[in-house]
Amino acid sequence: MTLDRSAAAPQTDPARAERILAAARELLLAWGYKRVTVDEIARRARIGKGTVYLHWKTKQLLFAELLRRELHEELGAFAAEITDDPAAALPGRVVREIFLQQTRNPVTRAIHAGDSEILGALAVTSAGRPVIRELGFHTLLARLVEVWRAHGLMAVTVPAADQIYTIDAVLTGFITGGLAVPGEDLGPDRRADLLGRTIKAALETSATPDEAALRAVARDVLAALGAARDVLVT
Amino acid sequence: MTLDRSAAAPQTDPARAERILAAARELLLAWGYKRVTVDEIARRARIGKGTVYLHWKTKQLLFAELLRRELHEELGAFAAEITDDPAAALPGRVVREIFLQQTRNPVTRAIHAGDSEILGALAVTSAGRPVIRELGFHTLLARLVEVWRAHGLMAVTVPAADQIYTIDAVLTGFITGGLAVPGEDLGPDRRADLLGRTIKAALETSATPDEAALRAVARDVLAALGAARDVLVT
DNA sequence: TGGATGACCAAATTTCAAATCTGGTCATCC
DNA sequence: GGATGACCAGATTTGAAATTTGGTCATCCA
Repeated sequence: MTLDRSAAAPQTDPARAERILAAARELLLAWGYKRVTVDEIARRARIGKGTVYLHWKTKQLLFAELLRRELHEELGAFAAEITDDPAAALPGRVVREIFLQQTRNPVTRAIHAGDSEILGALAVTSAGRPVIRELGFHTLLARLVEVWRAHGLMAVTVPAADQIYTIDAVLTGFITGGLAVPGEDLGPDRRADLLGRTIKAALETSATPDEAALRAVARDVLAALGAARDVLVT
Repeated sequence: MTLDRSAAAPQTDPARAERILAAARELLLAWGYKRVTVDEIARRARIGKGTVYLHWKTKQLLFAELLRRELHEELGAFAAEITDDPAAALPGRVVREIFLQQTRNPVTRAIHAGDSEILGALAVTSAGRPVIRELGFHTLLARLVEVWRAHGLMAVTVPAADQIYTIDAVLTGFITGGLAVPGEDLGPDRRADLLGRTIKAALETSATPDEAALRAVARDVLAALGAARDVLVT
């Protein structure tokens, strides 16, 4: 029994899908979700409007894939970093990195910040799949906490839910930017450092893992990241 | 040279001002800032609309005073608690308390959350005085950090600005509520505890102050609170 | 005579329907 | 049989009229 792709999705040129996504991305960054029209996307991709709908059932699903890819890429870069330096798998470092990436990438920034302008696409299940942000991010966070607890990096004497909530709240606070201190304005890197230190101090146990333990943690964190990435694959 | 009150503000019955404020408060909580009309306030206070303007120059200033009083009262309650238990002057406890009070009081909750619906009044200087939230809260926070650093409760090896920012960001995150964990929903008290622990772990030094030192801290924290309260007096 | 009042006004806000736009479809074309 | 764009219904925007509301002040008593 061969895989009958044409039944679900008729013959569609993958390269063309890329062109459409690229056009959508440009417009998204330039105008925000609401202002981008399918017409404009098609025009910029030099195809007919109807053709867009040969690739995606709705505008939302098109953008959902775009965002999914963006996250997928981010997670990949992050995984590479951990592979390179296992210490990056420690709680403080991970949260620090999430913050930095989400601060730098305008698309994912929109996701985390809940910018409904761009976010429209995400609040909805994509073809039966769970909402990206909610299930994706929280599942990942929950798994990471599980890993850290299993490796003795976080206290198991307190509920995991407390730790998850704390990370979530603190991360949100730093992303939201605090209430902006009147005087000086701390840069993203400085804020990222403060965030990392805060998470480390608040949640990491005093145990200092040796080289081998660190590698084991990195392995499990990478597995969690991998699982999260897989969810994001179309 | 006698104090000529009638020059600045003509004869006005203080008790009547209270009636007006009470009416305004009721309506504010019931309808939110925007929906409350001066007409309605006057009606509920059983006076003519013009009379309201004998007490306050604008609607905003009326509400500014209302909010100022609310904060004043809160700070007072907080000071009482510290007087009763000096340990309440420690960073974790203080932030915990700020969170709890702002969570419980609907009026001040609107202030911190930046609910522009109710907040309209606050974004503006009141009769030349600085904006309540911005200057008031941040000045207080800065002073508290100063006190804590002076007493060795916080590291002086890092910039105070970093500590202030961290407190601000973390507090904001917990108030914003984190991104609401899908499953269970932690109650306000539990969240307050987590917040307190986070601040304590992230910012308090390991030094455990003895009874005397604690009282000294409490004294200075009370002074800071007192100064903040004074700013709020009309 | 000076504090209290509410009719009054300009400016802001809301209404609401017409005009426009846009996501999605499908008959037609190549 | 894939690609297209005219087409449609529903959503959104527009704009002007209608209404509301913050603030004033001539008038009114106590």
